[in-house]
Amino acid sequence: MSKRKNPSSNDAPNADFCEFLMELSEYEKNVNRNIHKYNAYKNAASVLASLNKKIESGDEAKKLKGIGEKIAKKIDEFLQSGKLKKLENIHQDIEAKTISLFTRVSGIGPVKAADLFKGGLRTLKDLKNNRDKLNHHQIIGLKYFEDFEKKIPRSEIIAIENKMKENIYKLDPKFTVTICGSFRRGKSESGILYKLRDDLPYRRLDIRLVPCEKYYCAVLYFTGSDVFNKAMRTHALEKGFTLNEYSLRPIGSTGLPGEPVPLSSEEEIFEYIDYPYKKPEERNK
DNA sequence: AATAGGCTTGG
DNA sequence: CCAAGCC
Repeated sequence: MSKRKNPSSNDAPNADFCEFLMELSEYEKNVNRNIHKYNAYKNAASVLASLNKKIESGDEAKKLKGIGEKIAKKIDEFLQSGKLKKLENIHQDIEAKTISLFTRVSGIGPVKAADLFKGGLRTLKDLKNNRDKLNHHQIIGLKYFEDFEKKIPRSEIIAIENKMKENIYKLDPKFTVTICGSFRRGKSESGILYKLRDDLPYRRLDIRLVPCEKYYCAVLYFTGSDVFNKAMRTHALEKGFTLNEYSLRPIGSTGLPGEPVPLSSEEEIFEYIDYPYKKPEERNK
């Protein structure tokens, strides 16, 4: 008899652990401003996320790369009690709660959030009443706070893609339209503003028009993920290149980047820096 | 010790 | 021009 697929438990048996580790990770970044703890928690979560066997104890978890004494103890505490004292405390803390909320506004980071809290602001309504304390980016982020957090269903993205292709090809059939981001990596997500219909939420779309010679670097960059990009750019540096969203350039003996390498495919970027090619769906970490 | 690079803002 | 902050 064949086994039925069970995405919720079979697919991600350690999802509970990942969830609290990600929350701790966000706390360390936004409230505590400890980037290294942020990374440590995030890495631990990512290691557990890609594991398809349920972890039964802290000791077992400790064998994994990226999980040490402290996180192992938290896993044990969570296994025994179903919660974490540390997180419970954070949830009670007004400052932590406020800063966590404010950093969800696009354009507000840990520093600005703490500054707003110090100024006595506590709620999104407070922010709306104090727009003079925000820059343009943050005002837009606040205006569309809820909508920007919504994921765009894949089907809606495909509809947008078709509409864009239709209109842009009419302009000039030589244009190429490519949807990037997690959509291209096989998932569904977003990033100018448009409204299709009044009953649908506002969506944030990043639309870039790039010249042909920069197309492949742009597509590579906008496909992500961010972690994947960082890893690949680090590798590029080791191989004597600098890679950004516009070009791949060799770093000369002066230490300065030279002329961009001519490219005719995404794969070529990988080849130049001797990095194993990954299909978009394999770039999720 | 730890994983890039660019844009905006403020000085 | 530079540094900080944010993405």
